[in-house]
Amino acid sequence: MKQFYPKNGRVILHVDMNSFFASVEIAYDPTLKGKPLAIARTEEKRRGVIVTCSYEARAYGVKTTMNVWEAKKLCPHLIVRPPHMDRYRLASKEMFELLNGYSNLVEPVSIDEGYIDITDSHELGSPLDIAKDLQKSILNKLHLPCSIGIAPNKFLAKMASNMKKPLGITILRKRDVQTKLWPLPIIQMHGIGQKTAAKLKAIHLYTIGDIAKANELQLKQLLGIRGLKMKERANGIDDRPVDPETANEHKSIGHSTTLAKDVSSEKELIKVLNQLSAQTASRLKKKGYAANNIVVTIRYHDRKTITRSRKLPYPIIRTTDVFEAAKNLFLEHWDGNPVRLLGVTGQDLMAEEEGFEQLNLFSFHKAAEKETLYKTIEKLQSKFGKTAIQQGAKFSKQQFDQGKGKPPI
DNA sequence: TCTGGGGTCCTAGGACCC
DNA sequence: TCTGGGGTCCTAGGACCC
Repeated sequence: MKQFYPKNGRVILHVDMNSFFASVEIAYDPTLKGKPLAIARTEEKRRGVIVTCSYEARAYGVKTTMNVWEAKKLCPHLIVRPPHMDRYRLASKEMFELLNGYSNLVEPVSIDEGYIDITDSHELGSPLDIAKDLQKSILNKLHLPCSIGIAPNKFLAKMASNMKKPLGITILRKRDVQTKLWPLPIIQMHGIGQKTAAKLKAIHLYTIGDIAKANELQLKQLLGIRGLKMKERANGIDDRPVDPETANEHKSIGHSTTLAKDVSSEKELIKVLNQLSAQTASRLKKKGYAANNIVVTIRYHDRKTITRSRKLPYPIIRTTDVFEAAKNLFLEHWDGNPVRLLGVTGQDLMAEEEGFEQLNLFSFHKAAEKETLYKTIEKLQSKFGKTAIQQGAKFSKQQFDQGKGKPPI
């Protein structure tokens, strides 16, 4: 007889690629190995910032988001290469294929990190054996270094992978939390950034251990629900499952660009919006989504950033529709000041096919009188079902487009 | 002569409905 | 003549992550 046990003994790996973009470039061009290397866009007087850099560059104090000229001051012989996203996406794909060899439960978090639930992978060996094998396999087959955290949940695995870099493997057991996790400064806790750290310092909380023991009411007052989650995590508690599905689900898809210099010309900005709309529409299409909401981001010369969004009457996917919505939002809200960055994002996404059905039904709405239409639809739906109505709407759109005017129902 | 580009999640206020 | 409170949708912004 089959027995069910409570799922309290999970084993989760967190795999974190070390300075991923730089490592991929080194794998492509081994002469870069051992040298200070940074990835940044520097062409045509762009305001290039460091996206990633090798450990050799880090030794000089070079950091992510640092300006290129600043980095060169710290490390004059720094080698700067432009990013090659196609290479990184390919390497990422190969890396996740290797991960999938160890368990069906693989959850990509970003291009260069993911979780694996190996609770049921005993036949492959102990968790440590699996981690060693995986790390060696990624290094030998892809020439890429990674760090791995082994823990009973996602949070601890994430914290563990961060503890030894590069090429580290760290086990963080529940019983290690007090000695290994609690002494760390709060800023090292995943989910806590500069702002939250400052708030916590103001109430005299400095280490992860301080959060673990903090007063719940006070935490909730300061950070809301997040505060309570933080306390749980600091105590090593995290029930989130490793979910392979999240990889295919998008909440939003968009593109943005920082202009080579600040721009005040409406004509020029509209042109950029058009390009961004085309990029966004093309990726919506590729991923099979239609967007119900369009967001325009405007960053001004002084870095003040606003986002303006609009819910659309029907889901869109074509460049012209995305552009139309983006342009209108922009013209309504732009204050005329010089612009530094523009962005166009589709959100509130739905599957493309579903979107087209709604689109056709919408065209039908426009063609008919609204009040009677709703009554008619209700009646017809009860009689023929939903699908038939959608078929009818499609038919009516064709006719309407051909100038025949009246819908068939 | 500063601070990229891709995202996710949460909060909060106002409108509107019941 | 005054006006409760819950629920949902829409919009804007902030914080965080890699």
